Amino acid sequence: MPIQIHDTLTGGKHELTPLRPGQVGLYACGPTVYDLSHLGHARCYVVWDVVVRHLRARGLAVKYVRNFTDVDDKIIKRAGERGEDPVALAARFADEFHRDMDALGCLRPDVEPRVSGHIPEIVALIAALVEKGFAYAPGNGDVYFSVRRFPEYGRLSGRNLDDLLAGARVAPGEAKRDPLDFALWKGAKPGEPRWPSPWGDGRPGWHIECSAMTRKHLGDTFDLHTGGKDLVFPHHTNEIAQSVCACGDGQHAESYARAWLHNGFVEIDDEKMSKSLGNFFTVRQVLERYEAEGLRLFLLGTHYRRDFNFSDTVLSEAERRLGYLYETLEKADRVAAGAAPAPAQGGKVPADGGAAPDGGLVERCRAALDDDFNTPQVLGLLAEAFTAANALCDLKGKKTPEQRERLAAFARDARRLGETRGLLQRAPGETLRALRDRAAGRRGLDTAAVEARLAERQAARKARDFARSDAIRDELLAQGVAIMDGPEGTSWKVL
RNA sequence: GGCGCUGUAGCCAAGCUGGUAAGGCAGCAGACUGCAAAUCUGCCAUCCCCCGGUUCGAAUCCGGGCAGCGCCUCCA
Repeated sequence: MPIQIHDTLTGGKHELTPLRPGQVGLYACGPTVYDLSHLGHARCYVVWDVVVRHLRARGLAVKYVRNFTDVDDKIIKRAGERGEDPVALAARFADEFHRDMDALGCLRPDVEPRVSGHIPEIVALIAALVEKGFAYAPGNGDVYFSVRRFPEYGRLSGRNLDDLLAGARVAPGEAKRDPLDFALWKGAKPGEPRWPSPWGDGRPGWHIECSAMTRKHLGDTFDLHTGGKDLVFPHHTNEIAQSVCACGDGQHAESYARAWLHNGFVEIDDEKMSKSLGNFFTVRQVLERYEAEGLRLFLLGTHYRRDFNFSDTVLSEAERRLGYLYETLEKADRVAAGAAPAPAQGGKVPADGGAAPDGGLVERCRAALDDDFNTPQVLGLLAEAFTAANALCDLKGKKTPEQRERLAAFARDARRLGETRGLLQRAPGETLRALRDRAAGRRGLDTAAVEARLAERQAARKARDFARSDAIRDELLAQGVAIMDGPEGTSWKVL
């Protein structure tokens, strides 16, 4: 079964056919590091992380490149406000970015190039464009790309030049021959970081850095280029123009990246989460309140191309769901090991002694990811397997060796499937305690106080004073604490 | 104005290279429980924004609307 991807360039799904069989070059547009990362970053990098993991699981050798944009107007502005060196400020926030992505369980890319480390490559690329007549230096220190020299300009974003003309504007001091032309190199202004170039001291324009870095690390033509859908225009549109003209065939977008993946937005109340709207949450803020793995599960609950709303409600739902998954895993481990027979419970059980957490699960999940990385579908498939596993665990009586083996297989499959999604890799017991304490914290509950009340209730139960025992339970329940009396004692969790 | 995306049960969300609606949350009933919680079982969209069309057959294809959002300025 081939891997199908939705390609923005063609607007449809098609088979992923690597340029070099068995190998995939993937470039993810990285963050501009001038502040802490927000949920939008979390969303896309978790998604690309799953893409990389899945392609690797399918036997492809993926070279994963993700840049840091560390030379940029916003960085310079922020650094100026703080009296800090721009490159140093960017380096600091790159470290913070790593901390967030590590917490979210994202694998580090194979290469993480920075603009500041690729100035010679950028200058060379611009020089090539000037030499070939695709770019010009009007003498004010800037270099511009001649949009009209590239016949396919705007193809990725479905724009034509006349449409664009209406919205085009030229900033004061620019010397564009055509309002649609864009800067490849910007002449240095006082106080800005600067590097020498044939056109005078200056710094790269916004788009050229990605063209230079993909070329250096993945070659002139490579397989997949990813980013947020807000980058389709102008960033990716301009990247294609530069790269195709400098080192491609000068005609076709495919001679740069062969396919483009774009992710949808994280929204708040149906509006795009963005800094300019001020309606954003940093990853840090969210992780103060929720387990990172819960956030990850939440982010994978919607297909990557779609927008979705962020809310406390849905996020806590995801975290509770994560708790269910780990509880099931813990139970399956325990029963499979033959320890502590499951509580004598359970309703109707199918004639075969419980639906098998079946052998087709792994294959079906793989097929779902093969189809344009359909993570929500995988979660649905997982749900059915977990229900079946629970049913098997809850069967009355001692488990047969076959049943135990089936549960062991389930736990194995679940963990293996989780690995490709970056989920379910932790020890269940410890994770469940962490989830519980998080939830307790959000409710403003004091763990020690709850434990104390629980001890009182145990004493009451021992004395068969059920009235008192129930009163305590109801009181705790009113606070959102659910008590579970089981064969191995009493545990609790936060609803 | 141009381009694009989305519209599926109370809510979240798959399906959309056509064949008679995954999954989750909430809700209801049942099993289990001293009572609960958890877990499991059953129920829960004659219908997929609206109107036409193609077809033996459409949530899925085509045409026309309506609504929301996004890009066209920095942005994942």
